[in-house]
Amino acid sequence: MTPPEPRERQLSADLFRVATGTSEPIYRQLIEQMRRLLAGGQIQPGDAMPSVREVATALGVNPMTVSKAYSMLEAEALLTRRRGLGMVVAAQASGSADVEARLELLRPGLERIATEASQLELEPKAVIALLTSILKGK
Amino acid sequence: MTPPEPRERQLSADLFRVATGTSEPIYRQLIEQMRRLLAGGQIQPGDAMPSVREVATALGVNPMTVSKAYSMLEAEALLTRRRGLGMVVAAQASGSADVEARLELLRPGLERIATEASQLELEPKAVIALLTSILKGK
Amino acid sequence: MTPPEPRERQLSADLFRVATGTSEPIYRQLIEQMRRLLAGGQIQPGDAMPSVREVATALGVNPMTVSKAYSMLEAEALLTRRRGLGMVVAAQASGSADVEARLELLRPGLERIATEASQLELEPKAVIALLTSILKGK
Amino acid sequence: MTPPEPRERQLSADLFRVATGTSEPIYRQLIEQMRRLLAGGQIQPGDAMPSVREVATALGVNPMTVSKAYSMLEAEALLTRRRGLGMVVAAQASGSADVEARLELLRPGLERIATEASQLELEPKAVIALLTSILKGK
DNA sequence: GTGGTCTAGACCACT
DNA sequence: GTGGTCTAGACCACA
Repeated sequence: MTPPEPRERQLSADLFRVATGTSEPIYRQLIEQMRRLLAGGQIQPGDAMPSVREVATALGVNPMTVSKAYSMLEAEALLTRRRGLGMVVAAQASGSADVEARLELLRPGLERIATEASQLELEPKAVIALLTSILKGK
Repeated sequence: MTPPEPRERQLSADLFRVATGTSEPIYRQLIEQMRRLLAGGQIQPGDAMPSVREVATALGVNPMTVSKAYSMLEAEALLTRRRGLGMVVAAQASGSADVEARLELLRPGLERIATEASQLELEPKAVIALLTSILKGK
Repeated sequence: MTPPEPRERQLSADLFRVATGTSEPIYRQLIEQMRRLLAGGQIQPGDAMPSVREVATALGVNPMTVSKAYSMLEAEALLTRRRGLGMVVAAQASGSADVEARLELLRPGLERIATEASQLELEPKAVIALLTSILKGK
Repeated sequence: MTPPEPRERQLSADLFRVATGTSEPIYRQLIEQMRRLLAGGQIQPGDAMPSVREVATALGVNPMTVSKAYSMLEAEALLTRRRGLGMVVAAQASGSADVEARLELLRPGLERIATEASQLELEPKAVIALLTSILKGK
């Protein structure tokens, strides 16, 4: 159903979202998103990352914060720096994972939800109904 | 349906759990848990809170960290300090909220899950199945 | 009557004084001073607060003590945190109040004085004379 | 104008007032009040103090707190313990001081008021007017 | 450089 | 026993 794509693709800054007001550091939010987009296959080895400046202005964030995220991803060998050309998703970056592996990445968040729901004395049924409506609304 | 309880109840430190490895500050985790337990009705106005030292040792955390959480809850008027005797859940603390209000407290977390699921290219069906199994397993 | 000032003003740590030997906690003294300086108009919304470390060394106090005051003022929405840049007086911070409102802030202290004067069997005239001389001497 | 009084007088618990909600310890408030009442001559050597229990219930305070104040006053030799009969104001307790000495006891509080007034940018005239009205209203 | 969080340990006020 | 305050010092996130 999806058309074949050229080997080198320019990624857009719109891929990333940050939640300000959370205590979770922005640079870590970016790193986690990168990992998920890679696991989900929306980012492929060889893709060109949007520039630091582009992401920074799109998110309203300091460029150094984005730069830090990129550097740490480079240290993990998920990104490769091409001098003067920007960052590229590394060829060795593990591509899309299978469904079970990706679901496992979601598990910690869901377990947290379950804990909160239990503290709120909420029925599983109600929680699932709300999640369903949110997932469908996307 | 629930049997009548003595007016003053001594709460246990087991009510609280902290997740190490998260960037969310411990004191804030405690505050959020208190709010949820109150909204869910598991903590009632008039209940005696476990002592700072008790919670600190139960969680393996510095007493000042727990004290900070208690202080901020006192500033919010959710807790009342009885000098020399410990903290009590404030009479004015809004007791258990209705289901809709409690579900709203869960919404931000679920929206985050939805975002992550979409980045992982996961089908709603799979996500809901996993949440269901986790909720049932509790 | 006052000359126009640059929009962002850097406040000095000299604004704050702490009284050692009082049982009133240092961090609370700082909070009360901030409120008065704001009500009196000596601090304006948009002003940049002196850094935690600066105030701490100026007062000979532990940085955490100053930080606690700043945090509580932030919780009250009197201060806004600019990550990595310091604290700013919040735009929503109610600026200078009118004379009657400011006098009301002084009333509790004056009532305490009146009680003490009555216990000391002092004539109003003598008390007022002393206060006058102190106020003029400033 | 005041009639001569019998040598031994039973003092009332109404002499004391405490401000809850202040950070100043209650026992210290009591001690300071005793000193002022003595300096002002409202309490005389030989007077019988109200019992700990009486003061405690009148002020809504824990008896041990009152007891602590009494003990410290005894340690200062301002009170004498008569076994089974309660506390008496010590004969050696320095009686009423002259006006200048009593005014000096009021000075620290007035200096604090002056500092606060200056931070509130209040005119001496306004502050004095408010104090006058409070003193007259007593 | 900025503020935030946490620890370990001390002392205080109050019951 | 209760909580509160303060210190000294460490590490983190952000600019």
